[in-house]
Amino acid sequence: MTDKISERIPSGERREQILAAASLVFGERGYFGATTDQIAKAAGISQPYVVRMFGSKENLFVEVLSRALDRLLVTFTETIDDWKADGSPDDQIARLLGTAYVNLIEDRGLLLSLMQAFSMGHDPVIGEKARQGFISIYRLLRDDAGFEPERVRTFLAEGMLLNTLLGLRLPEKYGLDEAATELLECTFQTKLQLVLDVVGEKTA
Amino acid sequence: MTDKISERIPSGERREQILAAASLVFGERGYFGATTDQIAKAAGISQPYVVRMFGSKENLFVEVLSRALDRLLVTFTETIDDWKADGSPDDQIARLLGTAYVNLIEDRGLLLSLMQAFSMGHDPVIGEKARQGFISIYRLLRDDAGFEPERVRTFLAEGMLLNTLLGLRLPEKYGLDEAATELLECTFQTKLQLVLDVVGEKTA
DNA sequence: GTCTATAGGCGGATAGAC
DNA sequence: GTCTATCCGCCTATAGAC
Repeated sequence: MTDKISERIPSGERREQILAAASLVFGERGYFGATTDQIAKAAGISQPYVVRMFGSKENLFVEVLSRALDRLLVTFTETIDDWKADGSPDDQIARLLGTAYVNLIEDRGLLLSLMQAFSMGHDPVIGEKARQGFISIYRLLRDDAGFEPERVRTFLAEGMLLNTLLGLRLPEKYGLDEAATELLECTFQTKLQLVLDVVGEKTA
Repeated sequence: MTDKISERIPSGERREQILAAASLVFGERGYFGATTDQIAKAAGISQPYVVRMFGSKENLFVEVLSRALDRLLVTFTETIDDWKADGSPDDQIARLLGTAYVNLIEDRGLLLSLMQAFSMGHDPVIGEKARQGFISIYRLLRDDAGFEPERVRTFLAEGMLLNTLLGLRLPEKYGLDEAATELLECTFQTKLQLVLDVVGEKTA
């Protein structure tokens, strides 16, 4: 297609391309299973350049995870601020946050990178980062959204179920199985159409 | 320590040893990141023997996943049967199943192998197997335990949150952080002591 | 039932050119 | 800012001995 030598691009921008590519590759193949070469190819550059820019594969993963957690915290914070500014009813915030969350994890790289991190508590570097991120989210919901601990728990639990259903790619099978369809409708509710639309676009 | 040549052991028993070792290695390093040599070392045998016995790494993972799903389905089925035989109150079954589940996922290999599979919906073989397993659990809870769809959803959601907290190894940090402690108490409730005991044993 | 040897390919990281 | 070449180690799977 194009020349072997990529266009010369500002390093900041290149960084973002690599991070986006890396989040999907790490997500789909796991931290240990992903290779810097697969990430390089997905970003359209050479393998040594990936390593050069981030120093090591581990640094790169930590950066991917940081970005994912940041996007989540920022999105929730903005949603809460809007809700407070609007003077919307108190009982709407959970719904608003839920919708914001589903929108966010439509980015499969982000979703899967988070899921990977949540299963890596045994890793000294990545596990610690993941724990801190999860606890930050807990605090945000309790202290800024004003949820009772019990309410935070059910909200987080629903989020983890959404993760699982999307990780399994169940929505792609919508309609093929009676039980799966029932579970999807019950879990996503009003957000289901959103999810099915995104699935449809990708297939088309 | 011992001889390089392992004791001659019946193949069925050896199979179980390999599967147990594999579930932990696959869980901690992911399907692509795990190596047959790491599994072999964990099982105390040679790498080619692992391949010889299961044919390929993929077959081995599928077998690990099958066993995990089976144990889960069998445990739930037994718990439901006992509850029906005992004539325990209707509202006790969720608690009984929850406790049975926590006991099961104290086996970190089982927990992490399941979590890995739930993030592999994009894999043609493993993804399909994982979806079917998840739907079987849904059906079991709805049809055999008699849960309303909505009740199944909240039960599964709680399960996914338990997975996440254990995947993150949060219980090991019990007491170190105010928010983490609150979340753990709220989520595990009566099961918390059980979890902390197991954590304690491993550290001791 | 279990091993050693080994083929043939892929892995991350570094050196150094342009 | 980006590449090519390359080191050295590790990976899965097969062959074949005991």
